Amino acid sequence: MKHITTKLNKLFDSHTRLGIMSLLMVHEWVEFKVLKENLGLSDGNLASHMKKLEASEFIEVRKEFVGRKPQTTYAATALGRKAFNDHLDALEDLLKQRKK
Amino acid sequence: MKHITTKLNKLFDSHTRLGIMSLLMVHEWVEFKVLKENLGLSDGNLASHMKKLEASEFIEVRKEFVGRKPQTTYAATALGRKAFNDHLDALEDLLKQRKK
DNA sequence: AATGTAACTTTGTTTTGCAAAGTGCTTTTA
DNA sequence: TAAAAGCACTTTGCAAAACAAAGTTACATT
Repeated sequence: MKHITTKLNKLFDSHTRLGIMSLLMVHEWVEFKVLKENLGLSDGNLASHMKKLEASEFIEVRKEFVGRKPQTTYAATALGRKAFNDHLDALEDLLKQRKK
Repeated sequence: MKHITTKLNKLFDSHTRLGIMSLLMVHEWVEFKVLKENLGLSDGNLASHMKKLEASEFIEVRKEFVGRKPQTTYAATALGRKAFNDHLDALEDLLKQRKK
Protein backbone atom coordinates (compact mmCIF):
# COMPACT_ATOMS: atom_id res chain seq x y z
CA MET A 1 0.00 0.00 0.00
CA LYS A 2 2.09 2.87 -1.25
CA HIS A 3 0.80 6.36 -0.81
CA ILE A 4 1.06 9.05 -3.49
CA THR A 5 3.51 11.04 -1.43
CA THR A 6 6.13 8.34 -1.80
CA LYS A 7 6.47 9.58 -5.37
CA LEU A 8 7.43 13.05 -4.25
CA ASN A 9 11.06 14.02 -4.55
CA LYS A 10 12.56 14.86 -1.18
CA LEU A 11 14.70 17.58 -2.70
CA PHE A 12 11.56 19.48 -3.56
CA ASP A 13 9.98 19.24 -0.13
CA SER A 14 11.57 22.57 0.65
CA HIS A 15 9.34 25.42 -0.46
CA THR A 16 12.47 27.40 -1.20
CA ARG A 17 13.75 24.88 -3.72
CA LEU A 18 10.22 24.54 -5.05
CA GLY A 19 10.28 28.28 -5.70
CA ILE A 20 13.72 28.18 -7.29
CA MET A 21 12.75 25.39 -9.65
CA SER A 22 9.46 26.94 -10.62
CA LEU A 23 11.30 30.12 -11.61
CA LEU A 24 13.83 28.11 -13.59
CA MET A 25 11.04 26.27 -15.38
CA VAL A 26 9.53 29.50 -16.64
CA HIS A 27 12.69 31.46 -17.47
CA GLU A 28 15.62 29.87 -19.21
CA TRP A 29 18.47 31.61 -17.42
CA VAL A 30 17.95 33.37 -14.13
CA GLU A 31 20.43 35.53 -12.26
CA PHE A 32 21.50 34.87 -8.70
CA LYS A 33 20.33 38.31 -7.74
CA VAL A 34 16.91 37.82 -9.28
CA LEU A 35 16.34 34.56 -7.46
CA LYS A 36 17.48 36.14 -4.24
CA GLU A 37 15.08 39.06 -4.52
CA ASN A 38 12.11 37.09 -5.75
CA LEU A 39 12.33 34.58 -2.97
CA GLY A 40 13.57 36.90 -0.28
CA LEU A 41 16.63 34.90 0.67
CA SER A 42 20.01 35.79 2.06
CA ASP A 43 23.06 35.29 -0.14
CA GLY A 44 24.36 32.37 1.85
CA ASN A 45 21.04 30.67 2.13
CA LEU A 46 20.39 30.85 -1.59
CA ALA A 47 23.91 29.70 -2.42
CA SER A 48 23.50 26.59 -0.32
CA HIS A 49 20.18 25.69 -1.90
CA MET A 50 21.70 26.13 -5.35
CA LYS A 51 24.57 23.90 -4.37
CA LYS A 52 22.19 21.15 -3.42
CA LEU A 53 20.35 21.39 -6.70
CA GLU A 54 23.64 21.45 -8.54
CA ALA A 55 24.88 18.38 -6.70
CA SER A 56 21.90 16.47 -8.10
CA GLU A 57 22.57 17.93 -11.53
CA PHE A 58 19.15 19.50 -11.60
CA ILE A 59 20.56 22.88 -12.49
CA GLU A 60 23.37 24.24 -14.59
CA VAL A 61 25.51 27.23 -13.67
CA ARG A 62 26.96 29.87 -15.93
CA LYS A 63 29.47 32.39 -14.66
CA GLU A 64 30.34 35.32 -16.84
CA PHE A 65 31.22 38.96 -16.74
CA VAL A 66 28.69 41.51 -17.83
CA GLY A 67 30.59 44.65 -18.45
CA ARG A 68 33.28 43.87 -15.94
CA LYS A 69 30.99 42.62 -13.17
CA PRO A 70 30.66 38.96 -12.33
CA GLN A 71 27.25 37.50 -12.96
CA THR A 72 26.05 34.03 -12.12
CA THR A 73 23.02 32.63 -13.86
CA TYR A 74 21.26 29.33 -13.47
CA ALA A 75 19.14 27.12 -15.67
CA ALA A 76 17.30 23.85 -15.10
CA THR A 77 18.87 20.84 -16.81
CA ALA A 78 16.83 18.27 -18.72
CA LEU A 79 17.26 15.98 -15.71
CA GLY A 80 16.06 18.72 -13.40
CA ARG A 81 13.03 19.47 -15.54
CA LYS A 82 12.14 15.81 -15.62
CA ALA A 83 12.50 15.40 -11.88
CA PHE A 84 10.52 18.52 -11.18
CA ASN A 85 7.78 17.56 -13.59
CA ASP A 86 7.52 14.15 -11.96
CA HIS A 87 7.21 15.86 -8.64
CA LEU A 88 4.49 18.14 -9.94
CA ASP A 89 2.71 15.14 -11.40
CA ALA A 90 2.60 13.58 -7.97
CA LEU A 91 1.30 16.82 -6.49
CA GLU A 92 -1.35 16.90 -9.19
CA ASP A 93 -2.46 13.42 -8.21
CA LEU A 94 -2.75 14.63 -4.67
CA LEU A 95 -4.86 17.58 -5.74
CA LYS A 96 -7.18 15.41 -7.77
CA GLN A 97 -8.43 13.75 -4.59
CA ARG A 98 -10.14 16.81 -3.32
CA LYS A 99 -12.15 17.47 -6.45
CA LYS A 100 -14.35 14.45 -6.09
CA MET B 1 7.68 40.89 -5.60
CA LYS B 2 6.30 37.99 -3.61
CA HIS B 3 6.60 34.54 -5.07
CA ILE B 4 3.78 31.99 -4.93
CA THR B 5 5.75 29.77 -2.58
CA THR B 6 5.50 32.34 0.17
CA LYS B 7 1.86 31.29 0.46
CA LEU B 8 2.79 27.71 1.23
CA ASN B 9 2.44 26.55 4.81
CA LYS B 10 5.76 25.45 6.23
CA LEU B 11 4.12 22.68 8.22
CA PHE B 12 3.14 21.03 4.97
CA ASP B 13 6.56 21.19 3.38
CA SER B 14 7.18 17.74 4.75
CA HIS B 15 5.94 15.08 2.35
CA THR B 16 5.12 12.95 5.37
CA ARG B 17 2.72 15.48 6.83
CA LEU B 18 1.41 16.12 3.34
CA GLY B 19 0.56 12.44 3.16
CA ILE B 20 -0.99 12.37 6.61
CA MET B 21 -3.22 15.34 5.86
CA SER B 22 -4.28 14.07 2.49
CA LEU B 23 -5.42 10.85 4.12
CA LEU B 24 -7.29 12.74 6.79
CA MET B 25 -9.01 14.86 4.15
CA VAL B 26 -10.41 11.80 2.45
CA HIS B 27 -11.31 9.67 5.46
CA GLU B 28 -12.97 11.15 8.53
CA TRP B 29 -11.24 9.13 11.23
CA VAL B 30 -8.02 7.26 10.56
CA GLU B 31 -6.23 4.86 12.87
CA PHE B 32 -2.63 5.27 13.93
CA LYS B 33 -1.83 1.89 12.52
CA VAL B 34 -3.37 2.67 9.16
CA LEU B 35 -1.41 5.89 8.79
CA LYS B 36 1.74 4.08 9.80
CA GLU B 37 1.30 1.34 7.24
CA ASN B 38 0.15 3.56 4.40
CA LEU B 39 3.03 5.93 4.76
CA GLY B 40 5.64 3.39 5.80
CA LEU B 41 6.69 5.15 8.98
CA SER B 42 8.07 3.96 12.28
CA ASP B 43 5.91 4.36 15.38
CA GLY B 44 8.05 7.09 16.85
CA ASN B 45 8.37 8.99 13.64
CA LEU B 46 4.64 9.02 13.02
CA ALA B 47 3.89 9.97 16.63
CA SER B 48 6.13 13.00 16.41
CA HIS B 49 4.58 14.20 13.17
CA MET B 50 1.12 13.82 14.68
CA LYS B 51 2.21 15.80 17.68
CA LYS B 52 3.26 18.66 15.48
CA LEU B 53 -0.04 18.68 13.66
CA GLU B 54 -1.85 18.49 16.97
CA ALA B 55 0.14 21.38 18.38
CA SER B 56 -1.18 23.55 15.56
CA GLU B 57 -4.68 22.21 16.15
CA PHE B 58 -4.84 20.87 12.64
CA ILE B 59 -5.88 17.46 13.83
CA GLU B 60 -8.00 16.00 16.58
CA VAL B 61 -7.21 12.84 18.51
CA ARG B 62 -9.59 10.23 19.81
CA LYS B 63 -8.43 7.47 22.13
CA GLU B 64 -10.75 4.60 22.84
CA PHE B 65 -10.84 0.92 23.50
CA VAL B 66 -12.06 -1.40 20.81
CA GLY B 67 -12.83 -4.63 22.52
CA ARG B 68 -10.23 -4.20 25.19
CA LYS B 69 -7.49 -2.95 22.92
CA PRO B 70 -6.48 0.69 22.85
CA GLN B 71 -7.02 2.42 19.56
CA THR B 72 -6.01 5.93 18.58
CA THR B 73 -7.69 7.63 15.67
CA TYR B 74 -7.16 11.02 14.13
CA ALA B 75 -9.27 13.49 12.19
CA ALA B 76 -8.55 16.83 10.57
CA THR B 77 -10.12 19.80 12.34
CA ALA B 78 -11.90 22.61 10.48
CA LEU B 79 -8.79 24.72 11.02
CA GLY B 80 -6.62 21.95 9.63
CA ARG B 81 -8.80 21.51 6.57
CA LYS B 82 -8.73 25.23 5.94
CA ALA B 83 -4.95 25.43 6.28
CA PHE B 84 -4.43 22.40 4.11
CA ASN B 85 -6.80 23.66 1.44
CA ASP B 86 -5.01 26.99 1.38
CA HIS B 87 -1.76 25.12 0.94
CA LEU B 88 -3.20 23.09 -1.90
CA ASP B 89 -4.53 26.27 -3.49
CA ALA B 90 -1.01 27.66 -3.52
CA LEU B 91 0.28 24.42 -5.04
CA GLU B 92 -2.42 24.64 -7.67
CA ASP B 93 -1.26 28.13 -8.59
CA LEU B 94 2.22 26.74 -8.98
CA LEU B 95 0.97 23.97 -11.23
CA LYS B 96 -0.94 26.39 -13.44
CA GLN B 97 2.31 27.89 -14.64
CA ARG B 98 3.39 24.85 -16.52
CA LYS B 99 0.22 24.49 -18.56
CA LYS B 100 0.80 27.58 -20.62
C1' DA C 1 4.72 -16.98 32.86
C1' DA C 2 5.90 -15.59 28.39
C1' DT C 3 4.82 -13.47 24.23
C1' DG C 4 2.25 -10.14 21.48
C1' DT C 5 -0.02 -5.81 20.16
C1' DA C 6 -0.97 -0.77 20.29
C1' DA C 7 0.74 3.54 20.88
C1' DC C 8 3.75 5.99 22.56
C1' DT C 9 8.19 8.32 24.91
C1' DT C 10 13.00 8.76 25.21
C1' DT C 11 17.49 8.95 23.46
C1' DG C 12 20.71 9.99 20.21
C1' DT C 13 22.48 10.73 15.70
C1' DT C 14 22.32 12.96 11.34
C1' DT C 15 20.56 16.34 8.38
C1' DT C 16 18.40 21.04 7.53
C1' DG C 17 17.68 25.77 7.49
C1' DC C 18 19.20 29.95 8.00
C1' DA C 19 21.42 34.09 9.75
C1' DA C 20 25.64 36.54 10.27
C1' DA C 21 30.09 37.44 9.28
C1' DG C 22 34.06 36.96 6.40
C1' DT C 23 36.42 36.53 1.55
C1' DG C 24 38.03 37.73 -3.25
C1' DC C 25 37.46 40.32 -7.00
C1' DT C 26 36.06 44.37 -9.38
C1' DT C 27 33.85 48.82 -9.96
C1' DT C 28 32.27 53.16 -8.51
C1' DT C 29 32.63 57.21 -5.78
C1' DA C 30 34.81 60.79 -2.77
C1' DT D 1 44.05 56.85 -4.86
C1' DA D 2 41.88 55.34 -0.92
C1' DA D 3 37.51 54.03 0.62
C1' DA D 4 33.02 52.19 -0.16
C1' DA D 5 30.04 49.24 -2.55
C1' DG D 6 28.35 45.22 -5.48
C1' DC D 7 28.38 40.27 -6.60
C1' DA D 8 28.62 35.71 -5.32
C1' DC D 9 30.09 33.09 -2.45
C1' DT D 10 32.30 30.33 1.90
C1' DT D 11 32.57 29.61 6.66
C1' DT D 12 30.82 29.40 11.15
C1' DG D 13 27.53 28.37 14.33
C1' DC D 14 23.24 27.36 16.16
C1' DA D 15 18.55 25.81 16.56
C1' DA D 16 15.09 22.93 14.72
C1' DA D 17 13.78 18.73 12.26
C1' DA D 18 13.84 13.90 10.70
C1' DC D 19 14.28 9.54 11.89
C1' DA D 20 15.77 5.06 13.77
C1' DA D 21 16.12 2.27 17.69
C1' DA D 22 15.17 1.04 22.06
C1' DG D 23 12.44 1.48 26.19
C1' DT D 24 7.65 1.96 28.42
C1' DT D 25 2.78 1.10 29.75
C1' DA D 26 -1.20 -1.33 29.53
C1' DC D 27 -3.88 -4.88 28.21
C1' DA D 28 -4.57 -9.72 25.61
C1' DT D 29 -3.50 -13.99 24.14
C1' DT D 30 -1.28 -18.53 24.48
